[in-house]
Amino acid sequence: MYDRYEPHNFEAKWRKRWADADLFRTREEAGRPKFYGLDFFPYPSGAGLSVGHCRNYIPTDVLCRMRFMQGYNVLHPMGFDAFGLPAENEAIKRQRHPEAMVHEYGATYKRQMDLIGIGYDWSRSFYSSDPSYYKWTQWIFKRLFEKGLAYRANAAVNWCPKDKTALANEEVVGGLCERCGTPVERREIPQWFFRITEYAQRLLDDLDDLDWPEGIKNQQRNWIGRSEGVEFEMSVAETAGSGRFDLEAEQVKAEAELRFRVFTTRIDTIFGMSFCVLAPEHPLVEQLLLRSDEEHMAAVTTYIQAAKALGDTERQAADRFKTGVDTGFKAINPATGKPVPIFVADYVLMGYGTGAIMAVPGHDQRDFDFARKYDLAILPVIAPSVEQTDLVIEAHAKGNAFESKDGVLINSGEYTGQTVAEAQHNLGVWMESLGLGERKVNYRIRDWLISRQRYWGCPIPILHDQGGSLEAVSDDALPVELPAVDSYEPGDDGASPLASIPEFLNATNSEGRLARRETDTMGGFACSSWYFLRFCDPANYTQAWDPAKVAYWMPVDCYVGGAEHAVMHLLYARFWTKVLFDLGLVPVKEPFARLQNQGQVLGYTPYRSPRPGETLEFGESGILVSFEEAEQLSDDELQWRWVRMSKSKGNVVTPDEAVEQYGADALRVYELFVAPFEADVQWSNEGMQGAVRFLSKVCRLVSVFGPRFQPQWREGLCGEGKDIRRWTHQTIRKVTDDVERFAFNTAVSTLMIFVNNLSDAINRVGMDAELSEAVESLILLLSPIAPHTADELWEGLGRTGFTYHEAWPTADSALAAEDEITIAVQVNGKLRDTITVAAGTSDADLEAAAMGSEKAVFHMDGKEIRKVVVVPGKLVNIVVAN
RNA sequence: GCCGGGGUGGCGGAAUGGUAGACGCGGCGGUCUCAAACACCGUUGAGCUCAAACUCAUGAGGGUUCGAGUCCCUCCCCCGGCACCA
Repeated sequence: MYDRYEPHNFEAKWRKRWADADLFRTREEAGRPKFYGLDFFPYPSGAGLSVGHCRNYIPTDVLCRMRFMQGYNVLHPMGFDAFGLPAENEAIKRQRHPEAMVHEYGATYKRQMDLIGIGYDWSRSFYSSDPSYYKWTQWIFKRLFEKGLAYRANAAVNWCPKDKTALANEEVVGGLCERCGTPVERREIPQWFFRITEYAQRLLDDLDDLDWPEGIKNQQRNWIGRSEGVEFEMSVAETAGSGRFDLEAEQVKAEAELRFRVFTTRIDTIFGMSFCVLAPEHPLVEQLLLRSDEEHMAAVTTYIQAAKALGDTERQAADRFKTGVDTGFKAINPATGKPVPIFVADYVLMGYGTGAIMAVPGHDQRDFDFARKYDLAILPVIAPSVEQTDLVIEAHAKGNAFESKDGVLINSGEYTGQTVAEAQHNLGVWMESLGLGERKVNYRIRDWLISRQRYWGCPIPILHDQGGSLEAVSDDALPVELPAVDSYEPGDDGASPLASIPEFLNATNSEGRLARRETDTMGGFACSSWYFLRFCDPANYTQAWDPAKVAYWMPVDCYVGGAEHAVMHLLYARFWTKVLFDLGLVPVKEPFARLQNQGQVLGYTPYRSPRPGETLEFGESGILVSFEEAEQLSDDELQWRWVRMSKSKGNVVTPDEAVEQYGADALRVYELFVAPFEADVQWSNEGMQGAVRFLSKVCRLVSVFGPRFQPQWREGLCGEGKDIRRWTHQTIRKVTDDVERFAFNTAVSTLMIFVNNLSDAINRVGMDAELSEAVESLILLLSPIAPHTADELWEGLGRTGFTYHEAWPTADSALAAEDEITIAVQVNGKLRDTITVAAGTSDADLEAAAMGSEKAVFHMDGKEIRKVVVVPGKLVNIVVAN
């Protein structure tokens, strides 16, 4: 047996034995509880894994291994998210076919995951680009299509000119392509969408019951962006501005043909409306232009053209000065019956609400800014109280709208004096009773744009006939396979490369007539929206899954991955699951019962300040330099920073290097121990050395004690050695709890304390049976964390088989209980002494013992005792007069 | 601006309202060694220039409490997300 941790001598041996024994094959035995542990579906990049990725896989593995030892049937699968832009872009760069490439990269991932001892059931693995998988992605697409949840529409979409494809809203960050940082453009192309908006409320409501990090739930809530308000109709009074209409007469004709609807969350401020605004794309604008005089027509036309010429990023920059143009028309404020001017301005977005607003400059900052610029009336209608209007005036004088939701209405006719809440309710009712409008809920979330004008994705199983109507490919003709081609580079014309492949393009529809295949493919997020279902039944050739198997395994009990997918994958997968639930295809409304986000591993990375003439990359605050270059630079030029490990930064430590230098178990221990699971950590060789030291201590302890080890220790227990048994059972309890709550750092630290205590104890006491129990428990508790070492030591003690097959130790609370406790003695809340008493000492005896403390007596200084607080098992606080 | 999450030794971090700083890294002293590295043992919040005792200490300031890192209020700073969404 090794008295030091010598990973090169045994780790590879154990990995081979595990593989030979098919140790991690999913068990589905009746009568056992199930546990489904899952890591985010990785795209296998050519760079391979870094130790940063391991931060995801190791903790899940620890939990899954413990669950198995606790007697669960455990499903712990892994596969590859192979379709999509990252794979295709890399393949183009390397002039390779993506399929061969992703399989090669996937094999590297698998090798590295095996290298660090992750216990995946590889028999269930698949690539999302396998026809046997994407057949069912298409099958689910069809179900959505049949339900009207997948539809094709012409829309102005986010187009990335570098990736040459349309992107979902979720993939655009600050107007830039989330993947490559290129500013996106607006393009009008017919696209496929999933109607996720129809599920907005349920996606919002069901968040409440999920055991997910609050931050992620919040991001989803923000993204869904529910707001309650009133949508109502405004009619246009064709105005004197044109000289062709008589305002008074038109006002009488309130049923004027031209109407538009506005949405507001602040119906209580309607008496303060002093103008309204249409988005430049609003359909009414055209109608108005038809009736406009030349002067206004020219101004509005010019403005709209300018607005369209602006990129989305520029147009939506929040700090931009507001611009707009008066149409010359007026609309009637339904609350006051008075006309207000209609403007066109690009700060109003066509995509939200109705694309038109009532503007209340007194109480909305955007409207306020606009009103000041165009010299429009600013009417105060909300104030802290009817009498107290100076705060509003003051705010306006300082250039701020008074946006408070507290307070009451002023200058608002019969509603004056009502609180904001009252008026919102009453005005909503009033609108509804007159049929002018209704209370309504709006969501910020838009439908999910799923089509991509790229080759490497799951083909959309739709046929277009010559009349332009759409038909789904019949189920028995699935999958629609991607044609094997040599050249698949995207074009700039908004068409998929598949459109230029006649063998793919031309097909016949169900009536035998010529048809054209849909040539867009699905974005990768479609593939990852159901893979967790396929893992339940991955080799099923007749259906996407056996409902009984999905019913057994779902939901995922613990889902682990990075926080960056908060509003993409995690929202999409929830949506698909809900749709499948509604179709009766899965029995759960939510796919992931518990979610954990791991922190990143940061590498120490050299940067230097830009030299004259140099510009910084987007998002960088210095110029990245290589480690070689860094050595040449002076200290004041260099800035070292901790940044996320990535190949492009040159700061990656691979698991191969870490395992070679320190060992797989050391890597596992280090990553678990170095910080809380969700915190970012700074990679440190010293820290790795500490992990090695700990494992060496364990090896030494077991090897020194080995000759005294009693496999049948239960028979040798003599009732003595209570300390040892107490440590053992306290450790079992704490480690089990900590692993369950993802507190791996404290779980490891508990084991360290246990090892320190035992190492000391084996030299001091006999008690071999009690120590044998302790050492055996230690090895089993260590098994999920450092499985190679645990198995090696297990074998070294003469035991056979794998620790994975042993039962997880259970804590006996009677044995774990302390029989002596240290009690803190405080005087006026300050610690003055500690005393040791038997557990279960009565409050009165505790108090008496505390009073007997010399140090306490000294600090009481003979003063009057006002009160004595006794906390059983903890402390006694003596409160004396000052 | 809005919404989250945070601020504890030289560093990573522990602490169900009850002995702040567990555990580890680093440092210091020692053992081993010709020597170094490794390993092992001891020590390590600050102040009071041995110790004991005491005092101070969880971003700042108030408050609640017998007792606050933990709860409440005000403010500062850091990280993440959203952002002209009416």
